[in-house]
Amino acid sequence: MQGTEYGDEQLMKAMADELRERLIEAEKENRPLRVYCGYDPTSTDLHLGHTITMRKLRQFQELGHEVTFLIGSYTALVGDPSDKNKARPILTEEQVLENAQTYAEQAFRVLDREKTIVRYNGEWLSELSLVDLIRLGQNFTVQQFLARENFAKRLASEEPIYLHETFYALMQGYDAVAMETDVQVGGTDQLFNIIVAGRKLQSALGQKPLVGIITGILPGTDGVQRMSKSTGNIVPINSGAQDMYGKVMSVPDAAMGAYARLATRWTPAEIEAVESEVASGELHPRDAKMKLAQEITTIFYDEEAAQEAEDAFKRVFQQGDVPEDIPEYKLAEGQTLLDVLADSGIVSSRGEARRMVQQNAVSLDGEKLTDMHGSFPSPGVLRVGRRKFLRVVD
RNA sequence: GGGCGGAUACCCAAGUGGCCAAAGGGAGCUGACUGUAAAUCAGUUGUCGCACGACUUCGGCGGUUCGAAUCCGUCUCCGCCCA
Repeated sequence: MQGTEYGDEQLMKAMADELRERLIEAEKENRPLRVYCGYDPTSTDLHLGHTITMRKLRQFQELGHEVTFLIGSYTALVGDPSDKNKARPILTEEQVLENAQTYAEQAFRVLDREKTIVRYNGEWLSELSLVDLIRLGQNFTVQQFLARENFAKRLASEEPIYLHETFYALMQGYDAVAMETDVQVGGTDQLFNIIVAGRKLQSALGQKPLVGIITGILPGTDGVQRMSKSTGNIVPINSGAQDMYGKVMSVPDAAMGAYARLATRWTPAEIEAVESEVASGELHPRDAKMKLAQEITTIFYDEEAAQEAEDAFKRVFQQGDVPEDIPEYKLAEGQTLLDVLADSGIVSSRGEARRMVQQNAVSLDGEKLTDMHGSFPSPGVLRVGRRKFLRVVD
């Protein structure tokens, strides 16, 4: 139950009790628990936020339980209205399938490839008939949905709530039924889908209702909003150790606690120790964050890569040096600074290039460049702003 | 189906014939300060142009006008109320 967050003591206790009971029962029957968590392939990349539940799954896996990594190929077609104040754009089937491909592969950074069952919920959701759907709907009232905070909010602000959005919970609930789930893992935003929809449908269809393991939600690199691709605040798990280290370092101090609790292997006691050292001034918050960045990077890569990332970070940001892997650009005859900036794609338009130069944000090998129209001085490392680099070669 | 209100840049939102590339806020970016943190201050945020400027943009299309985000017609979409 470590790292979980129910927001409700009673629910947590009930779930803890039921889990214990279920474990004993499974033991007697000599079978593992069937555990799953679903991921909607709404983008191509998994990020740190996804891994919170994945690491929970991994724990079950290590305890010998049967873990399913469920790809929501069908639920993604509807879009989860949880934690959204507006309806999601509907993805096409092609988009969903494309995204799904990369998901499973990336998941094995956390999950044990040998022990993980990968399934797609289109497998059973596509088989449902209209009558089936109607029957599922008979288990819920409109009031139950309207009571959900996100729907209530939209109702209050006179924003649309589409009928199909209510199907999402039914679909997810049906996943639990189709897989005869014992345990479902999900973030707090999934409380309704898991506890209300999943359990209810299971008992309605004669199954024992699942045990919900509800994890906290990881904030994104802005430290406030939930990590999500559309908010643009993600730490991707597939973009290299240096990137991961740097992204974690850019997280505001205020979010360090959440990251430590949700995304590291540290025990509560260890986390508390670090926090009190920071509070007392013994440990510089920056150094605490570096420990955090190193720990998280180690989980997804290895110790060596994390150390290298840290060294690179120090070199670039603490000593003002140049990173190693930077894009190259071949200088053409007669190009001006503006040409190079715009043509290399390091900025998005000539207008932006002009702005950057005017704002004193462009330098070549450490020398500020101010003449945007003169021909490009010489090959070297071009820096735009704090973190964009380009190696200009002949 | 009927009545009313609405659609403005990344988001929220002002503007209701020229002074509008379009107030304000949020968010982003840049600079200063820093610890690639926070807070703060300053600048900046359609495209092209060195610049005077030109061009595209206020849901779509068509019209009125010297001139439209603003007026008219029509279409699409949304909310509220009634049925």
